[in-house]
Amino acid sequence: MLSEQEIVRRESLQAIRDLGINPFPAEKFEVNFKTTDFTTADLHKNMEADIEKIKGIGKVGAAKVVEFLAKNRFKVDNVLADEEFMKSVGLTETIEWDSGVDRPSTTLAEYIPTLRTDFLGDYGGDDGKELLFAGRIMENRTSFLNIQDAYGRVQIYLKKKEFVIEGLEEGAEKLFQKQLHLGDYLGLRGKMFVTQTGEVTVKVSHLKFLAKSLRNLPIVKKDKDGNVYDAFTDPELRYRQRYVDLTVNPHVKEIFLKRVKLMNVMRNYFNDQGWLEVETPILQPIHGGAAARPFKTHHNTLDMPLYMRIANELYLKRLIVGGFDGVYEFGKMFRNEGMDRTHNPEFTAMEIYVAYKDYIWMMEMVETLLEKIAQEVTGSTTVGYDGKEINFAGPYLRMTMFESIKKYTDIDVSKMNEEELRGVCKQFHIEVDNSMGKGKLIDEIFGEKVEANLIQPTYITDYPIEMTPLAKKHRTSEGLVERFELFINGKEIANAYSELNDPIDQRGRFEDQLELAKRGDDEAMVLDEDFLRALEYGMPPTSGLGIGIDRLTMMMTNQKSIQEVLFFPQMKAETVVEKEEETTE
RNA sequence: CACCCCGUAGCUCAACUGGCUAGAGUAGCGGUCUUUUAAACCGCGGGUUAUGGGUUCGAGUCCCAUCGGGGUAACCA
Repeated sequence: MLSEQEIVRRESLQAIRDLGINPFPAEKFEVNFKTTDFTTADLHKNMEADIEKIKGIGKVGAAKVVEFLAKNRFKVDNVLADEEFMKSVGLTETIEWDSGVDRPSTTLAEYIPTLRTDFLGDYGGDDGKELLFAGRIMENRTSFLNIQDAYGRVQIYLKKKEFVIEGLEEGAEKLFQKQLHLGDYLGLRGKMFVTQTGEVTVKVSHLKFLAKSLRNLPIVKKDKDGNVYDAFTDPELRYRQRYVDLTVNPHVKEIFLKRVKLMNVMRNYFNDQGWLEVETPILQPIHGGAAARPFKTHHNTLDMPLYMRIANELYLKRLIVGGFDGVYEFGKMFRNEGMDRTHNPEFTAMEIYVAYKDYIWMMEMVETLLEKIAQEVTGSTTVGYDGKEINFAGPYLRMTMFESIKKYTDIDVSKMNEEELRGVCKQFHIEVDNSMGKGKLIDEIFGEKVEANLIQPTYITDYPIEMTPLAKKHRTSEGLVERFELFINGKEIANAYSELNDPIDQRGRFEDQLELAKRGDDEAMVLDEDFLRALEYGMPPTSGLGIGIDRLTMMMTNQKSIQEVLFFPQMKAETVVEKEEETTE
């Protein structure tokens, strides 16, 4: 069933056709202007700058003129009518221009009416630039329409009988204009001017209809005090119809632009170092490289099971074996786990491996990188998140895992055996089961007692060997590996190792994992013979790092839900309303 | 899977303790008018209250089930 408004749109579509206009033309529409090329804000800026140049009324007077005009929304008539104001700032005096400024001698009072056009620069006046641009109607006040393109909005003015509608016979303008609806796409040609109220506006000389919208966009309105009306906020609708969300909520688009920027900053930085962006398999016969439950699928021709990757680590290391000294990949990972505000079944990780480096070098690299990202994405190295100020300028605090537990629980677990660790867990009411080994128990204590305290960027280093089968044994501390995780606001953001490149040690670690699997750990790692073969040929000492791009984006855009930084977060299937069967006559 | 909250017009929201024909604004339609601006003014349409049952003289409101969303918890990054 179509709603009343949908029927109106379809009738309008037909009406446009009846007027001889194709509502979905095939040919391109050439554009030479973006709505952000010149804005009302630019007008204000130019105005202030130019008035500063005016001599004779002095700086105080100039400031007053600007203030007055702004307060009157650039209604110059108001200024001229206010005699008291005119006198107070000396508006009747002749203006003496700076030597560099080419203007006729005049009084400010005579000059002010020309200001609005003047401040448009190349865009102003009858000989101003002819603008070609396209977008969709977001507000419609009959002769004033707001047009939105990919960058922003600009107001257009359709003055009766002063513009041509492509393909339309003369005299039918009014009929046509009635068929314009919110969301319709228009191609426009015109010149810029400034209205009495100080709005930068394009006076249209030529209009071409580009596409019809058959559904009603939920237009969000804002008054001059910034109050928002009819905000499109229902999360379900926003995520399911992201195209609508992006159209009517500019702040949403902003998040995704920042996400792209963040990834590009990383990409550029890595490329500058000569590291190589690569792609590795998403469908894997063995789901290695991390501890998580996979999605399983099946290949028909090969008649074999395949898994969606839970990590790409083992493939990237194979490439280091192959002789590249730096490889990185931005890739989707798939984990068959729960969903909440920080977890989506598919998520994006950036993994990088650099030969001849260690995890200490990697900490320094990450500090440099994150500081750069914060600066370029948010404009500052301090970023507000969840009401806190996160400082991304390095160096970051470093603590070993044992030190951090000692700090927040006053218990030294470094020398404890499995039984003693279980005792500590019991003391803190942490649930444990038999499948948990020493490493997992320590991780539980850490997760329960330490994590939440790590607000500012903090490296936790040197993890127990049992929970990290792919990292190299610590150079000095027995029973630990060279690993760090970066925590920000109590959440893990990055994970890195000095990579294990001793194939015999690696085989042993995999076997320990099999042991854990036997005890019931369904996330223990699987042994990958081909990966071991690669290590046996020889892998150089290497440091590797993984960063959760979604979570980092959340940090940089102050979002509390992962769904806000994914274009299309995973959702349950939308219930399809069964169409009523047509009654046969 | 467990617990809590929510689902009313295209959109944002009302509707008291279960009680009159489920109301506003916006969007839409018909006018007037416009260098206007969440334009304004006059008039008019628009609803199986998520879906299916039940209790009741009477259900948007109470009960049960289902679907969808949000939150907490668990898992995980």
